[in-house]
Amino acid sequence: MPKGQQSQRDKGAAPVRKRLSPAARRAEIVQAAVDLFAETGFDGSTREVARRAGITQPLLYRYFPDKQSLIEAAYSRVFLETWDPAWDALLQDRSRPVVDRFQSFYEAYTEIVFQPVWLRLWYYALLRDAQVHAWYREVVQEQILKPMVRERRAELGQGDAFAVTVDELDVPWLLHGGLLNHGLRQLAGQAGNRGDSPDRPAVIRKALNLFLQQSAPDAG
Amino acid sequence: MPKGQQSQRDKGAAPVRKRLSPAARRAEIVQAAVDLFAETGFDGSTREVARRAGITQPLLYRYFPDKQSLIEAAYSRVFLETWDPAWDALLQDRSRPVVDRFQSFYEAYTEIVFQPVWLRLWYYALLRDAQVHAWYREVVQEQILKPMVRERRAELGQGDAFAVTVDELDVPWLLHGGLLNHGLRQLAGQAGNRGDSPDRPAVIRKALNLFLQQSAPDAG
DNA sequence: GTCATTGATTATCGACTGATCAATAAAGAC
DNA sequence: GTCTTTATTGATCAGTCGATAATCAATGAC
Repeated sequence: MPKGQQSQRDKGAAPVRKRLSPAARRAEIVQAAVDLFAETGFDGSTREVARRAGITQPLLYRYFPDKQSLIEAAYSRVFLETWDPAWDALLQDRSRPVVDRFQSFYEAYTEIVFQPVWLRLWYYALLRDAQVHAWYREVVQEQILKPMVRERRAELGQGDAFAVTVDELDVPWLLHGGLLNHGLRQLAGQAGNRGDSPDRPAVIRKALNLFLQQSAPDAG
Repeated sequence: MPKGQQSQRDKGAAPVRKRLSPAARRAEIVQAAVDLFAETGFDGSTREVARRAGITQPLLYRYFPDKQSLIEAAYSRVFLETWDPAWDALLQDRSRPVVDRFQSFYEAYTEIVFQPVWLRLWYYALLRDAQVHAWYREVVQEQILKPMVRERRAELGQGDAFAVTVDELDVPWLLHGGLLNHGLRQLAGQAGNRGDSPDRPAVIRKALNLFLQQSAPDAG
């Protein structure tokens, strides 16, 4: 199969000009941007984004005024779509033990968040954009960690009305951060994987056990 | 003080050509590279490195064959000098309780590792260079986490001869990663700080307590 | 079929990048 | 003081970057 020859349906380069609806084209561009930025960071070139999206580079500027807008579109494409609204109900379903609920939650949560694209884009964003980090930190604290403390209180019959203190969040933050770091470690360990690992549920279980022990009435 | 005027000792630009020994000049260049790369990532330009080092850009290429060599010099300048040999003895000083030893160690360790330059360079390296990550992960595991498990075993009179299993490292890794993540969170929280925080020892204490509880004989 | 709309491309700009080379000048040897 | 060594600079190259303007052509309205 000599390189010079080119079949009619060569997958490498489709020279035909394909006209898409603005919404569809924009979605393809954003997806290409997400993939590239996750690999190379935000200094990935607009030309490479265009190449992956199968278009020419100037066309990007019909959909985004500048590169920064494209970066922000990649942000929201990944981070805003992270949270599944069903998780809120799951975390507060008091018919199940806290440990079961949060085991289910963290397995589902890490299935998304441990994907290389998510993790890498997250850390790139973190290093570059302090605002994104502050925003997502708030999400984790309000949606996951505070509910975890409250639900555990309720399970122990301590009442869940009074506010969660900063002090009570230290251990949850430690464990949540530890889990994130676990995902990162796996990511770099075996390049090209999907972010999965057989021992993920086991690590989550250990983290939750630490939290439960620490919050047990007879513990310090 | 008009901009056009320029005093004899203008700190902004010293036009005098100053001749340094190769070792001294190289050290200044590496320091400038470390600072810049920690701020902007490794796509920081060689011209900016030169500007911060107070030299012209071509001079860099007398000391480093290419930019990649400069990056690797920045790596070793920061990461190789992290470990204090005194820490090995500290961690194995069995005249003190394990919790005291590791409290002292982690306070000293995080004093270095939570500095913005270290943390940022670390995460940039991690995202770009899987080898560096693998290398340092090995350091943490062999120098910190395995000793932690062994010393705890000895303290409990369980014997420390047999090898530390992967399973036993899960909780130490969770807590170590949680601490690292804690440093990162503070870093982004208040830009421009030194990486310090008043509650750092308290968080370390909580992490160590979790480890001790988990390894206690009556715990699962 | 004809035409207007607009998605898409080609060509190109100025700024910046990593890197090279010849010319310059500071410091030590004598 | 003179000379040799070499640290340092100025000039410059080819390539790439983000972004703009003019041009082309696919699609739907009629």
